[in-house]
Amino acid sequence: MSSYSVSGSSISNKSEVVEEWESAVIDLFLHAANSFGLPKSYGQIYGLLFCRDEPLAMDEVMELLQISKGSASQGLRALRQLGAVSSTYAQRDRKERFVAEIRLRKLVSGFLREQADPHLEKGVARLKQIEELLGNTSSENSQIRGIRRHEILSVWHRQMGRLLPWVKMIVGKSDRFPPKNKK
Amino acid sequence: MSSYSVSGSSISNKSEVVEEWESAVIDLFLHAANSFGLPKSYGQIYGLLFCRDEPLAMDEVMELLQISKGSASQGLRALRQLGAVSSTYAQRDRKERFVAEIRLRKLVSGFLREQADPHLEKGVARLKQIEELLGNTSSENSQIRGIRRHEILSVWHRQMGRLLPWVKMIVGKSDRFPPKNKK
DNA sequence: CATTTTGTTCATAAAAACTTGAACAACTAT
DNA sequence: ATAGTTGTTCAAGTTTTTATGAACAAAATG
Repeated sequence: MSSYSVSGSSISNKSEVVEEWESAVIDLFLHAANSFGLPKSYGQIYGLLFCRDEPLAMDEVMELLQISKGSASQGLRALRQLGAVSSTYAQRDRKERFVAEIRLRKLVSGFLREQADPHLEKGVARLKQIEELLGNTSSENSQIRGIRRHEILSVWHRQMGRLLPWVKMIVGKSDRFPPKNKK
Repeated sequence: MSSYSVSGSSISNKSEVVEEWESAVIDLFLHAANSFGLPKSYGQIYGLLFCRDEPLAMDEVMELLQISKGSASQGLRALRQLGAVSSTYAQRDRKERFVAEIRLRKLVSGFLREQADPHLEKGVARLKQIEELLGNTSSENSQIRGIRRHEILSVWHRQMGRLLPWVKMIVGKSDRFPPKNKK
């Protein structure tokens, strides 16, 4: 194991310590992850990697964030799945090392691909199921009402489907096209 | 208290029973609420009201969904806050009665106003705090790295801010503008 | 092949989120 | 006032989600 136990901040920031500003960034991503419905630890891990220039290995992540092996392993895997981190193998060392993806477009499209798209898929199935149940409906009035609702939901579903490509596009391509409110 | 205890489905669907297709719709909204980070019960309540033509009172919602007074009260309040339901007082009756808002644009903009906008606000404060902590940073290198990260986050923050109006607009105004992928 | 290093899995523990219902407030009608 | 109805609040209970760490698998080293 590595021997030098450096206490204070030293020559190179080769991990060892989390700076104050880094803690604040990590905290920011913790909350962000949370409000996107992801576990806090994912946010912490991403935040740490986001702060660093050099790739970090899993044990460094564990040490710096004080999280368990399980959280680190699962978090890093999920983040890679989302396209939020990528990994490299440094030669002469078996450790897998991770860096954060910092292109917002990639982050957003990865998130949408993993989270939104599956929901849209399930939506199709649910709409189909509702349609079937409307067949069984004995009351004429109820059936008519149900058909109306099914139509509304179908329209919503289509609109959501149309929205996603736009989101990817707008977030990605930056500056242009501010939506003009008036005039 | 109301006297007639009608058992099966009867002349008018004046509440009493939840149809099969309605259960499926309620279930759809339950899952949707969930994936938007809202409690399941909010989704159920909205789903029930979405299905009905006539306004429902709180006790009917409790009865039909088999949920507690607390959940019904809090759920209805939150949904009204989001602009997802509106309430009316029928004359000659003290009960407040609720109907679902079914214009998608209203739903989306309400959701963004209550959920996304506050996060953007907090984001400003967090960025400011990070900036301050960068002042205290002793290591030259770390500070430079931190400033870079702060810049990236600022850009992201601006882009998110720009995205929201577009979302409201695209979801609202329906058909036009399918994003052309190529050519 | 025995050993060391790296990373995954998963049952259990801990924490967070949600729901419940009894107590309470507010308001009406008697 | 008094009783009856409607709706809110919040401490406690329940459910769901997330984190932990020991046991396990895989791969490289010597």
